[in-house]
Amino acid sequence: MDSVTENIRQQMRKGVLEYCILSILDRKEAYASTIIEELKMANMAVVEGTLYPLLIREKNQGLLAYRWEESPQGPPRKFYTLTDKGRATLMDMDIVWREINDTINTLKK
Amino acid sequence: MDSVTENIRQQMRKGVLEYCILSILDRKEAYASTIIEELKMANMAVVEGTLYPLLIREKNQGLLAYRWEESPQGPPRKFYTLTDKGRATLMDMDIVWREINDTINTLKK
DNA sequence: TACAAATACCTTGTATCGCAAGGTACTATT
DNA sequence: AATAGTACCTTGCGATACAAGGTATTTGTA
Repeated sequence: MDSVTENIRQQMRKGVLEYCILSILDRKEAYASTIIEELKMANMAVVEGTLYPLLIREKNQGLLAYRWEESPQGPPRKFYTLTDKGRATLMDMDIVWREINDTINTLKK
Repeated sequence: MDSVTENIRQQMRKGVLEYCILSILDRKEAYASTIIEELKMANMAVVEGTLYPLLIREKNQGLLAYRWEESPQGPPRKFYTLTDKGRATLMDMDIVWREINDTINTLKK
């Protein structure tokens, strides 16, 4: 794929990244490395410089909470979980996602 | 929906806007007002300040071409069409869109 | 005691993009 | 010639992914 398509791909991925992260944390508590690993397996690789500011942002919005946990090796880990508000927002995102899919289907029919 | 969700909605919509526009122009030649009208009907309203730079960008990338046409009332209209490259890019976008849907489904299963 | 390696969290600077707001220009009507 | 309607375009701003680089903790080894 050429650079134009790469750009589009990046724009599209950008839009759903927060949705992906809330979806991951809806299933289980996780710290940054785990989230990066899950995203990579789902074909949505991100780097640390993307993820950390995003987690901090979502925490500041009240969507996430975290607790520290000792690591068996190295510095402690910051485990994130969804708050009630985070779960409510995730349900809103499900709706938004369905709406956008409807929009695409309308325009392509 | 609260402001957090509104923000997410905007980010998600942002990612698919170019895809929507190429999809519209794949079906028929159109000028700005028509495109805005089609997007509004598909629940993806945008304003002029968003659309014009985007059309210019896509034209500069070689995805779109245009021709002038006299209006029955007022200044002439700029009718856009997809180029061959635009059609090829649209097919790439179809693939990217399907991949992103797969990603979401993977993370939510 | 040092030093290196591994792990983990965070920050800075850059480029892109939607949008609000405002501007320019053409045509028809009064 | 003045106004209204239509159409195209630009400027400034805020949000955000990413590349690159920084800080801090722990463990192993000389």
